[in-house]
Amino acid sequence: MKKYQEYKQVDYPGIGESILAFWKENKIFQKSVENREGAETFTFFEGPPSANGTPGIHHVMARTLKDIFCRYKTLKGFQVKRKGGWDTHGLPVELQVEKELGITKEDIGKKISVEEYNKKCRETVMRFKDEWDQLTEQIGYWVDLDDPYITFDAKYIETLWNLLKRFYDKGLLYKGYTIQPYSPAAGTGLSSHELNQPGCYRDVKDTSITAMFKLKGEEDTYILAWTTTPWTLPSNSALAVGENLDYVKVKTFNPYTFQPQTVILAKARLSASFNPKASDVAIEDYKPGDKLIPYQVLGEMKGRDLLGLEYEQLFPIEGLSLPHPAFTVIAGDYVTTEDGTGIVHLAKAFGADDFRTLEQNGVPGVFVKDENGTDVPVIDKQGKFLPIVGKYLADKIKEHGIAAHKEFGADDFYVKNYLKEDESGADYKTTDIFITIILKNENKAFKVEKYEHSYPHCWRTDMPILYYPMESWFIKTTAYKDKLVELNKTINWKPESTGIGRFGNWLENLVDWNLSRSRFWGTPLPIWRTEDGSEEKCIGSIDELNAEIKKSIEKGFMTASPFKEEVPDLHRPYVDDVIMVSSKGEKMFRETDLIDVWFDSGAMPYAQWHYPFENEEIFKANYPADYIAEGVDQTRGWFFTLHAISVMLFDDVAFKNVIANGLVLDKNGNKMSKRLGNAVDPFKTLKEFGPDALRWYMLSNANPWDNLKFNEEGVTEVQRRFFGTLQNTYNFFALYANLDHFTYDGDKAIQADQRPELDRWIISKLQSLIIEVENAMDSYDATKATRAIMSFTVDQLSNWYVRLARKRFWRGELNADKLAAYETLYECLITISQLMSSFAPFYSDWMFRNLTEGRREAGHQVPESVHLTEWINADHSLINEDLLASMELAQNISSLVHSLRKKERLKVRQPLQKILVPILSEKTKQQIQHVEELIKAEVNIKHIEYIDDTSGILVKNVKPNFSKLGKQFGPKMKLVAANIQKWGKDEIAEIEKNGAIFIDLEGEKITLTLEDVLISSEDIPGWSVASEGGVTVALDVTLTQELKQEGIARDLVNRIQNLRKDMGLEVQDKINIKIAKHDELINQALENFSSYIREETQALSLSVNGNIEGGTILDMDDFELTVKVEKV
RNA sequence: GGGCCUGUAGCUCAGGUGGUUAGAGCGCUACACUGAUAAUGUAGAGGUCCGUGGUUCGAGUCCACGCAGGCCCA
Repeated sequence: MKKYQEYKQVDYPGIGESILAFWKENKIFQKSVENREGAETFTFFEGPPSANGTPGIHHVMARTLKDIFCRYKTLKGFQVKRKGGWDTHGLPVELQVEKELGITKEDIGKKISVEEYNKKCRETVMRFKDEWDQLTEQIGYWVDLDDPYITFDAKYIETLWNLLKRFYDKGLLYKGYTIQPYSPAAGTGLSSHELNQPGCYRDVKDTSITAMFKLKGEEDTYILAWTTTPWTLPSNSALAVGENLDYVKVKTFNPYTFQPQTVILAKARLSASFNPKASDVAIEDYKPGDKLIPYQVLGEMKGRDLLGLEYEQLFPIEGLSLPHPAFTVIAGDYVTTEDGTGIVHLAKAFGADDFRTLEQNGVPGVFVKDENGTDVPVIDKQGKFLPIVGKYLADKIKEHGIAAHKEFGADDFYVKNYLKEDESGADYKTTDIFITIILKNENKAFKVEKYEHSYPHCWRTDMPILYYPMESWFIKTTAYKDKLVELNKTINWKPESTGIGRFGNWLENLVDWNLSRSRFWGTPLPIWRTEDGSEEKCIGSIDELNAEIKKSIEKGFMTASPFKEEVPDLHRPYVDDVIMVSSKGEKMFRETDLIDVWFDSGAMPYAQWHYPFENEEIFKANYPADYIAEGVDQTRGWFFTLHAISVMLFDDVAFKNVIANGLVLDKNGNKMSKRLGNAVDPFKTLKEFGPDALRWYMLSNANPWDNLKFNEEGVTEVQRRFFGTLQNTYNFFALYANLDHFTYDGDKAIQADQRPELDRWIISKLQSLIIEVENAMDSYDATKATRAIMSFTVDQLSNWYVRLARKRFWRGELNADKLAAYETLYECLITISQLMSSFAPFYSDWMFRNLTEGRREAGHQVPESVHLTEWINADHSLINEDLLASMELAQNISSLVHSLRKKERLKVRQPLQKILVPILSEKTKQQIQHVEELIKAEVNIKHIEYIDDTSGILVKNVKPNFSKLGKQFGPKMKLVAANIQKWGKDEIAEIEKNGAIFIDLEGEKITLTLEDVLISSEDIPGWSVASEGGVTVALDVTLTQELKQEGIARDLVNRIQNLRKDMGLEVQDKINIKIAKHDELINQALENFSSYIREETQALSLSVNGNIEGGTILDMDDFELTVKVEKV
C-alpha cells in the first residue's frame, strides 16, 4: 500500500471542497479554539459587513487578511476567538426597501406604517446572508458564524443605550445644531449619499451680488464680498479673509449710484473686478454715468491686517442687531481668490463652513426666538423669510417703487422660488432680485450679475436645496481630542501613514460627532424630553425603560406597555409610543432621531457580548483587540468610532494593531462596478482556481494596503509557479518514498548534523525561512511572509535541492545517504505545509495530511490537521552561515559556467576539463572547496582550479569604496576616485601587502587603507571569463579525446533513456543493448564507458556488433548510431 | 480646496540609513533537459526609475514645485 498518496493531476477547487468537508465533519475550527483553552488570548474583532448586498472579490481580500493572523496566532499557541457579526442598520437598507416597494420617505407613515416598513428592512438586511456564509466558508475564513452579533438585536441595542447613557452622564451627549442639506419642498434633510445621486448637482444661473459692507469710522470705505445666494445677506454676521492673502484698497466710483468710494478686495481679484481698460483713466476725469469706471490702488495689506475691522450691518433690521464681535472681519482658512473678491460673507444658519468659522470665533449668528424661546433662522422650513425680514423687504419695495409681479406682504418672500411661480411675467422678480435692487439703490452693491454654477438639488422634488440648521445630537469628541491623539500613537498601523497621516490628521481637526439621523430603521436615540425641553431622561437599559413605562401607566399617560415580549423590540415605532413622566408630572416624548450606524459597529467590543449586562469575564478577556483589519475607507468610519468610544468611555485603545487594506481594482486599475461589468465574481473565481491560489495571489502580489489590480493571470501564475512547483516536489517525494517503502519517523531520523552537506544546507535555509516568516507575521506583513515561502520553495528547495539531490532518491537501496535525503525533503515539506497554512489553509492541510497519513495509520500521535499543530520553532543551531555562503557561491559559479557554456556553445552533457576561479581570500577558497563536488556535478566539469597572485596570470582591478571614502573626503571624492582608477598592479600589490598606501592629492599626502578600496578580479587574459557579484570564473574549453568520448557516452545514455521511455518501460525494468559498430572514436567511447552506460540505463549487457537487425537509428547530432534495446 | 497613498522593463512588483553595472517573476527570443515530463532548467533582449528644479563629490532614494491615477474629507 502506498503510504504517500501520489497525484497525476491536481484539482485545486476540489481540494478546497474536500478539505472544507473534512473540517466540518471533524470540527477542526472548533478544535483549534478549544485546544487552546486556558492559553493566552489573542483578540480579534470582526468589523461587521452588511448582508443586504452580495459579496464581491474585495471581500475575499478583506476576509483573508483577517483570517491569516488569527490562524498564525493559533499555531503560535494563542486562543483566538472570532465572533462573527452583521451590520444591519442604515440608509442603504432603507433605500433598497424603498426601491423595492416603490415608495419614498414621505410615504412612510402614510402608504406604509413604520412598523411594516421596519419589518421589511429587517427581512431585507439578511437577504444575502447565505451567500456571505458560503463565501466565508469557501475561502476558508474561520469565524464563528453560528453565534454572530447582530446590530438590530435587542440585547445589542441595550448595550448601545448603556454606552449612550454613559456619554450622557459624563455630559458628553448634547443637542446642538448642524448645517445640513435640506429640501424645503420635501420637508426633509438629505444625506450626502442622496446628494451624490447622479443628476443632483446641476448647472443653474443664479443672481450673484458683490455687496458693500461699510467700515465703521471711515468715510465711504467698503469691504467687498461676493455671494451667489443674496437671500443669505440679511443673516450676515461677519466677513472672512485669508490671513496670508494680499488685499488692496482701491479708490473708485459706484456703477449704480456713481458716488465716489473706496473699496477693499483681494489683490488677485483686481483685474476681475475692474475693467483693465479703465486703468488709464484718471479718477478726476470720471463723470457720473460713464461706462468706464476709473480706479486707483491706494494701498496694499495682508489679510491679517484686516482682522477685527468693524462694519455696519448690511440690513439694519430692527430686532436683528447683534452684539460685538458680530459685524467684524475674521480669518477663514478656506478663503481663496479663485472667484469673488477674496472676502467671504458669513451667514451662520446657511453654511457649514460659515457655522464652523463663526462658532470658532465666538461670533453670534442672526437668529430670532420662536414661541418656545429657541433660536430659529430668519427663513422657515418652507424656505420663506419670517415676517421680521419680510416686512422690511416689503417696505423697501414700496419705498424704492420697485415694480413687482404681485403685491408683496410681510409673509410672501420665498427664496429659491419654492412656490414654483411662473417666472416668465415681465415684472416677475425673485426674492434675490428684490434684495439686489434694494442694495443697488442704497449704494450697497458693487456688482450684480447672473452667475452659472453647480448647485445641488433634491432628487425627489427637483428643487434646489438649502443648507439649513438642523437640530442634532452630538458626542463631544472634541473634549477628548488630546487623549484620542495620544492613544492613537500607541496603535501599530499598517501602513503607518494611515495612522499618523489620514487618521492622525483627522483627529487633529476633530469636530463633534453628529449622532443624529432622521430615519426609521436604526438604533433609536434613548432620550426623552418634555415638550419645552426643560427636562430630559436618557435611558440606559431595558429595565429602566420598563420602570418608566410602569410609572407612565400609573400616571395614566400610557394604557399599556407596547412591549409584549420579555426581550422587547427596541426599534421604532414601539419606542416612540413610550411617553414618560417628568419630575413635574409632564409628558416626555422620545427625541425622534436614530443614531449613526457607525456607533453600532464602533460599539461592537461591548455589544457583541451584551456587556455590561452579561459576560463581563469574556469581555474583559477580549478587550482591547490585538488585531483588526478593514478597508482604508473605514478610517473615519469604523476605525474612528471604535477608537472614540473606547478612549472616551474606557480610557484605552480599542485595538493595538490594525491593517487598513486598499481597494481591489480591475486589471486596468479601474474601480470595479457591477454596472460597468468589470466586477469579478468571487464564486466564479473560486470555482476556477480554488481558494488557496486566490488567497495567495492577493497577499503576495502587492502589499494589502496598496490597491490591488486584480488580474486572473496573476492567480494562474501563482498557481503554476508556486503551487505547481510545490506539488511536483511533493509528488517527487511520494513517488520514491513509496518505491522505497520509506516512512518518516522523527524519533528515528538521522541527526541533522550527521547528514550530507546539501541536506544541512537546505535545513539551514529552512530554519532561516521560519525566522523570516515569524518576523514578517509578527509585524503584520503577510506579503513578505508569502514571498519568502514562495522563494524558498521554488528557488531553493525545488530548483536547487531537489535537482542536485535527485539521483540520491532513485539510485541504489535505502542506505543512510538516501534516508537522509528522504528525511530532509520530508522535513522541508511538512514545515512548509505549516508555514503556508495561514495563507493557503486548504492545500496546506491537504499536503500535511498526505504527509502524515501513514504515521497516523501506524498509530502514531499526529494531529489530524495542520491547523491543530504547534508552531515549529526555528532551531538556530542548525543555521550554518558558512554553509549558506558556500552554497550561494556554488549557485553563482554554476550560473556563470552555464552562461559561459552557452556562449561557447558547449552543452552541459559534454564534460569539460576545468574551470579557473581567481581567489582573493583564503576564506572564499575554503567556502568554494566545501561545495566543489556539487559545482562539478552541476556544470559537468572535472576540476576547479584556484588561482591567486602566485599563478602569475591573475589580473586584479581596483575600485574606490565610495560609501566609505565619501564620508571621509566629501567634496574631494572625485580626485581620490580618479587617482585610484589610475592604479596598476604595483599599487594594488602595495596596498595588499602593507594594508595601506600613500597617495598625493594635489600636493596633499593622504593615506588609504585596504578598506577604502574594492579589489576584484574580472579578467584572465586568453580565457573566456564571466563575472558577477565579486565572483569570476574562467572556462577551459579544450576538448580532449577522453572528454569527447565521455560526452558521447552521456549523449548515448540520454538517447537510450528516451528509447526506454518510448518503449513504456518502468523505472526498475532491466534491458540489453546492442549497438552497431561505428568509427574508432565512438567504439572507444562505448568500450571505455560501457559500465557507466549500463549503470545509468539499467542495462545488463552492452554489446557492439557489426550489424543489427531491426535496430533504431539514433540522431547523435554529429553522427548517427544504430541501436537495439530489448527488455529482459 | 485639504489630507493620505501610488507612479521603477510590455505586465505585476522588489529596491534599510544616498555610494557609481537598478533587480525578480510573468511575457518574449534562443537553447538545454527528457527517470519531477501536460513538468523543469539556463541564457539573452528589454529601463528617460512620472516631470522640472534643488541639496550633495554622488539622487531611483532627500527637499520643493508640478503631472497622472486612486481613496477619504470638505
